[in-house]
Amino acid sequence: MTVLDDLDGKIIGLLAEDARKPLTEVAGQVGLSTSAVNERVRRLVAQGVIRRFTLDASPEALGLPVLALVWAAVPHAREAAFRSFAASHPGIVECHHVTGVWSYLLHLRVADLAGVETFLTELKSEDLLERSETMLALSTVRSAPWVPR
Amino acid sequence: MTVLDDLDGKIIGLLAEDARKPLTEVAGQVGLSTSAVNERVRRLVAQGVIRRFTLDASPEALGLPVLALVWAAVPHAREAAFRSFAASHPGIVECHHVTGVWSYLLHLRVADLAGVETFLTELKSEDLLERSETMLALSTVRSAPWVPR
DNA sequence: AGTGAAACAACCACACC
DNA sequence: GGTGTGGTTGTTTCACT
Repeated sequence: MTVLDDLDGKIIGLLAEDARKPLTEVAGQVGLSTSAVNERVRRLVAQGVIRRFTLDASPEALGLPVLALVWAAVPHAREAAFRSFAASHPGIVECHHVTGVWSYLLHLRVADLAGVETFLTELKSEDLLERSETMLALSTVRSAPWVPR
Repeated sequence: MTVLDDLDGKIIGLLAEDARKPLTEVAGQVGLSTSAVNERVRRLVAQGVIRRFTLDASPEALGLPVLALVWAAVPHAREAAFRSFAASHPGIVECHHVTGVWSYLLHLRVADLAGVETFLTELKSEDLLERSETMLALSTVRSAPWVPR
């Protein structure tokens, strides 16, 4: 199956820093030929180790400065509907099914607090929400890349 | 300041899908010349709208299948130390300062449950944790890109 | 801001190790 | 798996609009 050596790790690290870095440069930095790097990258993508090359954008620059963390209790009968809603809603950046008293934790990116209210109203009106509790991110020490959609 | 039109949005969308897509292709899809796209991408990066080109890797493939969501109460006097710890710890994927009874929400990527315990023990031993509550992600409906480090 | 052309650089298939 | 080569493709600069 999937066997990764430390050269694969280095290549992933370099392309994580800059996915558009020429493979010739990557090759120089890891001590392989361009062809070998090209082949390894092809293999890593084919294996699903690298899912895709993407970008990290600034939510503030795109008008979505508010990050809300929403705990949600979802009616059992509506779980499937909730999941497909969460998968397709553009404001939902993350959605995890979690242990504990709440069923799901969502990360929601919106323009302002009115956006949070609109979102919760939308969820309730589709009967996808029994109860919820929302926290706001005041500041972020470390964040995952943000990909607009 | 930052003015973005819908062509910028399209370009960002296409490169978010595949950051290594040739700009010649992007140009064809948005109806501009390659040079114009090149110039817009340069501008978007310079403005910080695009922070970087990166990749989305599989945490499972890299041996980190467990995602723990950790609420943390941090001693006031240790906040600065906590923040620099969180910023540099490789397992901490996200760290947000939040409203509500807990100070911080962390996302932790680890190999197994023992990794969660080790992490909490490490935090406590450096006096960075007053109390905490950990939830495990059972499954993920939608996730942000994961960038190994 | 955008275009088109030309010079340059990177990619990748292939023959060989 | 790896290297090196060379034809093909992509990038980038620049004169012009």
